Amino acid sequence: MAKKLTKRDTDYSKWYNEIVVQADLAENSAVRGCMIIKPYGYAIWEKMQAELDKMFKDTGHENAYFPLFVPKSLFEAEEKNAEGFAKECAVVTHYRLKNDEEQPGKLQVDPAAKLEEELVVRPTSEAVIWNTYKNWIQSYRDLPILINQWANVVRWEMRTRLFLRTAEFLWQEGHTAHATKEEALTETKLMNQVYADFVENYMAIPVIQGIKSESERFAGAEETYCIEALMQDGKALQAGTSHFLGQNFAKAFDVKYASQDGGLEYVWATSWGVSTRLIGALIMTHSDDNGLVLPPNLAPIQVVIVPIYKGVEQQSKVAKVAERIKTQLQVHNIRVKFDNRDKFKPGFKFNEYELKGVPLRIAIGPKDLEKGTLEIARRDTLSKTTVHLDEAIEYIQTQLNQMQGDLFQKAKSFRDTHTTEVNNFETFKEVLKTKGGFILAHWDGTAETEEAIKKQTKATIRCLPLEGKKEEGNCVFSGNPSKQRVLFAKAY
RNA sequence: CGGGGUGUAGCGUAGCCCGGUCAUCGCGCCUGCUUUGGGAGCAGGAGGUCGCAGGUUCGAAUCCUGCCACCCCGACCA
Repeated sequence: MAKKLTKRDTDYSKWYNEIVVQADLAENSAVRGCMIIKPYGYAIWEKMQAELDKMFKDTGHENAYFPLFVPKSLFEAEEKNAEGFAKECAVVTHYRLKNDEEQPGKLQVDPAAKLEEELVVRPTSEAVIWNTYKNWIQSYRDLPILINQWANVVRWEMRTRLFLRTAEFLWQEGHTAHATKEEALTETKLMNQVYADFVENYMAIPVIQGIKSESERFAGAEETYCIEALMQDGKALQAGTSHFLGQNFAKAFDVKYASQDGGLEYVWATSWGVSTRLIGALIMTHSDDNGLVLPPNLAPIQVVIVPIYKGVEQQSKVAKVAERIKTQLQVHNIRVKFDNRDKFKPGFKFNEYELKGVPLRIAIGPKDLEKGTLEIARRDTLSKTTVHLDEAIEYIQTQLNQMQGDLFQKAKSFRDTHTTEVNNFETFKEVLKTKGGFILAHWDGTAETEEAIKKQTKATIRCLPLEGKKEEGNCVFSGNPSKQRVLFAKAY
């Protein structure tokens, strides 16, 4: 069946792809650059959605839905935003097909059905939403508007990669409107914090919160907050962003409100999003050569029970015990699957669930029936323990909790040992080449220096970390004064 | 859009240089028996316009021309 996975003797991207495919998460679609998310992969997304959605609601947000198509005139209203996305837009120009007279049975675009105005398939929804907010906002009493949308967007990228950069992807985008700058800024930071909490607590991926440099900033934003994670191959991945949009969109779409003191003011805006890319982050952070490793908090199946038996009679005896454990676990809100398929041998199932990253595996066989025990194996450590039936539930609960924490700690210590403080450009290049990972170095704050470093090393400024000692120093490239170290890395 | 590469069964591949029992092998799939505590074994079986279209030739997966698709490296980007 599946080929052996190894990230050592083959390149990392191949290893990554094999995990995606073999763990049954997704595959490439016949549509260029698009992805088919398979049931198991989608179940992970649903779990992420559910947890995020809860966090959004807890912070006062509501869900809504806006159109997929953006008339070109709306799209171009906020110039910087339009310019930033212009090169990667899918555009609808016609609304009808007709029979091709020269090739029977084939269709062609009907030239007579050309749209008066082209429709851009949303690469992001600021334009449509702000065009709507214009009608929703008149008074300070209408504010704030705190809305989130779960949707798909299209960005016609040159090169695509399952989960990390697909032409179409699923995401959530929050779009809020506020009366004051302070309130909008607070919202921007709050949502970045929500993302950091989610990614660390549920996905067990440590992140660094920070602010983007001007060149990496979202098109149309005044400030972009982000969370940055480090993958096992030493490359960085932007895991989520939260933008303070200032009054840019309010001005572009003429969204004003009557303030309490009778004035007419432009509204302040934020937007923030995370996407199915997070699944890519999950794979690249925790997986090993046996496949995916899922943190218990997100795993669609937390515990799988594999029966071992000879013959029908033994099978039914084992199944009886297995069913009882399954029910007990369910009572304790543990997501459990009993795999009683007779078509596959236990060894095959062991490997299959390892590939899928199921956190705990219970094996029950005749030996266990005699002794009243279970064999419990942990996916992350691949260790096996024999546990008595009456201690099993408690043991499983403990192990699930512990595994969640262990995965985070493991990823964090990897991240920490792959974060290097660097003080001159020679070392900078050397570290990038040999060790990779995050580099903390001084930067003079200019776009020219940033660009020059990128040209020479392919490393970009991932962010200006929010938490970090504000030590002064000299730019690693130009030698000019710098107020704080910034985070560099090669990125996805 | 520049540079390089590849298209052979569901997937991964051999054969191509040097045309002629070459359509090879592995995985997967189907049937039967034996198996079941780490990806089962044996036996049998199904499955192919060799990317597409021309051309050269008695004869093309193989040589030539054109086209198409995909991959990698740049440019671009979440």
